[in-house]
Amino acid sequence: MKAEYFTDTFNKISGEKRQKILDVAIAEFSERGFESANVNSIAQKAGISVGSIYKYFENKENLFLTVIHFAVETLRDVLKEIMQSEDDLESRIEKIIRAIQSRTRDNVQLTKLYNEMTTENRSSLVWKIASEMENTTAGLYASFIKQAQEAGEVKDDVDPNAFAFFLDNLFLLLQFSYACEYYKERMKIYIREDIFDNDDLVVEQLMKFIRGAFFSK
Amino acid sequence: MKAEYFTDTFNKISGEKRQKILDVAIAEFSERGFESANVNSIAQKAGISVGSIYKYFENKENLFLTVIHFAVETLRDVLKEIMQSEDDLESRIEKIIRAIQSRTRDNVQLTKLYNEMTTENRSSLVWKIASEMENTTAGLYASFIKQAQEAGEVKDDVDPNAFAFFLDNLFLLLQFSYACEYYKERMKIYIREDIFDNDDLVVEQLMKFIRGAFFSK
Amino acid sequence: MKAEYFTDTFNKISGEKRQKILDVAIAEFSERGFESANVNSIAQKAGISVGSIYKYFENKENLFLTVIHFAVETLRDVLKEIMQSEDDLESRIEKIIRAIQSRTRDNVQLTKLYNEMTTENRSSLVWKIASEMENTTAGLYASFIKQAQEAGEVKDDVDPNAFAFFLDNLFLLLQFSYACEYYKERMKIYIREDIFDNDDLVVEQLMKFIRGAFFSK
Amino acid sequence: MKAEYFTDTFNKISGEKRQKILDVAIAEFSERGFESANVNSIAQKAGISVGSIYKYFENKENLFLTVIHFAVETLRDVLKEIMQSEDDLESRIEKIIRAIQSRTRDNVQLTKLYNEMTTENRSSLVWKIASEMENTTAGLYASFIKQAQEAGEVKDDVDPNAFAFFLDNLFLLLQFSYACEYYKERMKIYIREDIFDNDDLVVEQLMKFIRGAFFSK
DNA sequence: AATGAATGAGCATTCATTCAT
DNA sequence: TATGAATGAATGCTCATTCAT
Repeated sequence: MKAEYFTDTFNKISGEKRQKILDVAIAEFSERGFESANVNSIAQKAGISVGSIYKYFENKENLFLTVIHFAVETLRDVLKEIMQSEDDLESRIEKIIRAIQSRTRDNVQLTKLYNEMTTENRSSLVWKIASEMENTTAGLYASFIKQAQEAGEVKDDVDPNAFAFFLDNLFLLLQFSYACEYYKERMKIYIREDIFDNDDLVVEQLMKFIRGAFFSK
Repeated sequence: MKAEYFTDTFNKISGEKRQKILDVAIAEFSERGFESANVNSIAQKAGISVGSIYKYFENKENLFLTVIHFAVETLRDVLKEIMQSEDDLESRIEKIIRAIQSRTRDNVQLTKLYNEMTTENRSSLVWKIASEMENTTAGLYASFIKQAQEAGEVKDDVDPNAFAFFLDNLFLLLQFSYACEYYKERMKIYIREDIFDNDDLVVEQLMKFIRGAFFSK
Repeated sequence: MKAEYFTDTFNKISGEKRQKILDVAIAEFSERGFESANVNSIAQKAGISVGSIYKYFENKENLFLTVIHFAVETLRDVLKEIMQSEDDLESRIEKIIRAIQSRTRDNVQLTKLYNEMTTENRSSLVWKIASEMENTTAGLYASFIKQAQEAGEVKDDVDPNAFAFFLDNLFLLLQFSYACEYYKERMKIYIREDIFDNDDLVVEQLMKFIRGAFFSK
Repeated sequence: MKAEYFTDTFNKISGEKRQKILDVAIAEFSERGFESANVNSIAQKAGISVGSIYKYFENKENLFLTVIHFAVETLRDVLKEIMQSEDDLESRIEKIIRAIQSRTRDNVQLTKLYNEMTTENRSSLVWKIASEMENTTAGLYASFIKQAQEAGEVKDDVDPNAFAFFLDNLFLLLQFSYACEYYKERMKIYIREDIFDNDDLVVEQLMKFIRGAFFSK
């Protein structure tokens, strides 16, 4: 972790303690949002003093940015793992969808945080942190699509960048739909009440949707 | 307007005054978020007293919900307008994309508000208001797809509900990408820096994407 | 009172309440200094809420500046009163010395505040308020000395401005010596332990000192 | 140095280190005042740990008192040096004035500290330290005046103690006027804007003032 | 109904001081 | 002895909400 939003002291404390602070802060920020999150409460729940929090982070905002930083790194790690497979585009896409289903359930708070951070306030600061991740995925998706194009799997008049964008939009909202209350309700309305017990249906239909988009003659 | 989140008094004041309050509140909530929005400041900018605000709305939350209510109604009106055309599915979709491009630019604040309201806090209350709209669009999209299916335009193994969901996911993120800073930056990264000067490119590619998804044999 | 450091609201409240706030604030600031003074405590002692304090004054500093403003005005009023007499320079000086003795005892806190405000921090802001008073007295003293010079009472090679400065220095430290603990102890050391029961001695000796300075052949 | 306000440990460290701590502390206290001065910051600037500061001084107040102690000793040394001359009273006074001009410019921080310490808070503790110095100067001035009186230079009805007091008042405010922002501005107002480039004028006029006070027939 | 002054709980942040290493 | 991380009480300030006029 580069020391951009936290002090050197934070780097020196035990990994266990550091993780505890991050976990507590993630929970607080994702449940209550930036403004409502209470620094004193985070300190207490993390079992440290407020003073220490302010030894580790210059202010509440930097604590938030550190949390975002960490969240983004975690999300990107998940992605990298998936992307390393040597499969073809279609298989890769299916893997990603299944990963979104399983991993989002393990990282509900991180995903809520991701939605939270797209909100207006502080978006410029947050963007600096997130842009790296978005850049990575954008590049990856586009290059995969280009490869498929060169292999004749995808039509020539497809703009790889635009299609990468649409693809990630589908993934992003799927993530939110597995984590954020609002989007969960929305998905139940759109598909059906018990959709969260039907992961295969989602995979099957979304694959069909994407397959058509990419591989129709 | 049903008096659910506001008092009868609010209904009785002049339409002009009512609109002024809503406009100011929309601006404040969309720019600063719920927590940071300042009730006293809204009152001042609207040219009324704080006391009056609290005569019209039981508390800040109800003011917010009223604003959401109004925003959702406006957004739904836009949608209805588009949906009333008698075109086929493909033409309808193109119209919607073009409407998102033009109307979102006129309603940046409402769209930001929409993103804001998907955030965790208060999401259950907010959902009550938004669910009606989401229900409407979900139903509309699904029924259009079913019609197309019956007409043989769309394959039989497509789940109209799931496809309606994916379709609206693409629309929703497109909306956000035309209004919210974070998503704007993201779109520029994914497609290209000057994408906001290239509406036709977006229409063309997104149509290609969706057409394939729906109409590939 | 010009509304420079306080809000219009402060001007509108009852004179009694306003005075109470000022009195309490003067006591707090003069006893504990700017940093140690507690705004919450001032509010409580004045029988109002913290919120009100911050409706009246933008921040602690402005409350302090208002208090200084008030203190300076009060001190200047005392001076003006003395200066209005039609006596000759010598009589005037004696009157001033006697006024310092009696009035300082009634305004111990204001005088302590005056000493406090000469301290480094905030001195530039404070100076804006105090400079008017210092200007007034400087001008008055100098013009009196000039008159006396023209009347042949004071030698020609005397610089009225410099002499006004030395004269006021003597007065200022006399004031502090009647109000501030440190200077009180110092005066007891220099003259004698029971000097504060011997006002006439001070008048007599200081008059002798000044008379010689001004009126020696 | 007597170990009154600092521990034995402070005495044992190298003179260089001790001086560094004192220098840094003087700068901090004179620039920011007692309350605003930051112990952690002093430690850091002095290149030692906070822990050490608290090994050397029981608390912030004792550090302050040690600094005052040191400042007072330095100021007294300056005075003693001046007083050792064998000149007559008038020459001595001129020497003092010139010394105030030159030495105050070299010791601006100590002089500011002197003004700071006359402030109410802690004045009783501070007085214990300063009283020795004030006693010394008071005694010296008074004895010189008595000598002059016995030599017939000064009139019999002059109270040497009172005159010593007035004399030192003139000197003290002159010191402050060469070091403290507030008093510097005040002097510019009273005499003239460029007075700090006119040391001779000050000497000449103040000598005239004092000479008259003491030596008028 | 409308006003806007008043309220006070709540929170971010600071910093003198302690103590384990 | 020296270190510097840790502590937590203290305080300036905000803002949703109330209520007398």
